[in-house]
Amino acid sequence: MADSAGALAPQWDNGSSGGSNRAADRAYRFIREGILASRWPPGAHLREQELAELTGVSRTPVREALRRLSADGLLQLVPNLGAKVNAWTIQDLDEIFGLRATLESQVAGLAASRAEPQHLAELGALCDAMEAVVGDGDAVDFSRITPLNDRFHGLLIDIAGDRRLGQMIRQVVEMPLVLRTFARYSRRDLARSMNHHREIVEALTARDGEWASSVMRAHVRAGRAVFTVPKTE
Amino acid sequence: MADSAGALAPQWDNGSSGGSNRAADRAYRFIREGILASRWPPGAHLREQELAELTGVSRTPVREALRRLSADGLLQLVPNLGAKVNAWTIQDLDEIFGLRATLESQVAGLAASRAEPQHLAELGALCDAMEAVVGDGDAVDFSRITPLNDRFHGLLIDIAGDRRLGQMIRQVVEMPLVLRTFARYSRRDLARSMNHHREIVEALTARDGEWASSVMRAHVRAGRAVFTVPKTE
DNA sequence: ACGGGTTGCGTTGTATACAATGACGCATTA
DNA sequence: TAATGCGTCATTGTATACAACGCAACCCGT
Repeated sequence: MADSAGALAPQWDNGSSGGSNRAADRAYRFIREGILASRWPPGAHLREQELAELTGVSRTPVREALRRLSADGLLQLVPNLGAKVNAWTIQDLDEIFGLRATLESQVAGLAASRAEPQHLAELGALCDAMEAVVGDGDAVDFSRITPLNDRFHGLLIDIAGDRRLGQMIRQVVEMPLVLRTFARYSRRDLARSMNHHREIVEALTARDGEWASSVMRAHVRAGRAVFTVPKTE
Repeated sequence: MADSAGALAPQWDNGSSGGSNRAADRAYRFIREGILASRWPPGAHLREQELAELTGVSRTPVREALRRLSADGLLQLVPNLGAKVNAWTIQDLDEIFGLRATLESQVAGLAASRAEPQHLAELGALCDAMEAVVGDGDAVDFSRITPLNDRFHGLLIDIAGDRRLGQMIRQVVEMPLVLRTFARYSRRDLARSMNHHREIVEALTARDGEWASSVMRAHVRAGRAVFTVPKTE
């Protein structure tokens, strides 16, 4: 299901993207965080100078950050006009979750033929941990589930061993829309999500790629359903 | 099968990428062209200053161009060290064509349910044109086939109407590796490729998404086969 | 002869200054 | 009053100058 961020922050720190201490990376993370937190709502107009002052750097690294964010699809650059935070339509929703379904099910299928015992063990442990959080208190603590869920999906990508596939999934999953999916889950949705996870692990154990792939596809599309009330998010 | 560039230059001119007359865009196209033409071989080290002089612009737009090319996967940036043109391994080959197979077959499936008569007519005309070129002289004129082939695959993306899917396919298809696939085709390979195209059109006419999707998957994987002799390209 | 430290050079990273472009408001005119 | 042309302003695009970093060669001490 539409988990929060399919990307694992720790592994995210490859050369190409945002981990280092360069000013450009700090600006990148700062602006990105702001957009994801709706500090700048969709449609907002971002001025380079202002961002530079807010981040405490010069315009040059801000420019680089904006270019990267544009490539990520978080905002749009219009020549001589500036950066505009992207808004999301129903079509975007369909496209994003359609891509996720295609790519992540592909990953699940690959992982089925490449998973080793230690991987299965860690996946199982993650399921345990997530179920513990869900069954814990009254209100579900999303801040504790989300990292576990990210790790689950990220581990699947690692097992599949397809770097490009993983990179594309991260591109898709790190959309504000997707990131907020998890928070919309009801207790029932969460329970189903956990079941999906378990079933995927089982399919991997059976080395049944078709099975794993199918469950993953359902898992993602179930997340799409949370947005059936449009809300123009 | 692995056609040359799946991207259609004309439609390429959306805001985000390379079409305008800005210095940064000129630098982008110049460097990109150089890499694709093997003017800078894989592993080559690119210096910003040198590129700036060659392009006739300053370092600032060159920097932007390098960042974009890095996002495209054509080169890799190492902090404080510079840009290095990417080399390709067998794993890259498998990943790239695997992604193409997944994404383009998805497009074909979508297109089957959305194609209109005028689309089918244009696809048919493109098949006619390509077959005319192939059956023409002694040696096949790739410079005439390639644009037609690009248009064929690009039109399928348009018909499918999924912008993100199209964007991702272009990302994958515009790798130097893929761009040179076509030139490796034997006359037999080309004939099979034309048959695939025809069959796809037929499947679209029958509104059979599964059929179209399957043929496209075969079409792409047949292109992968051309590289079975590694050659470390 | 070999190892460690140091210095010098080249390259990228960042900041600032200048030019060009598009948008907005105002005045002018029919 | 509405439409249009012009001027000003804000903002991005580009160029240049300076700082920081990494690498390599060299020198010196052992």
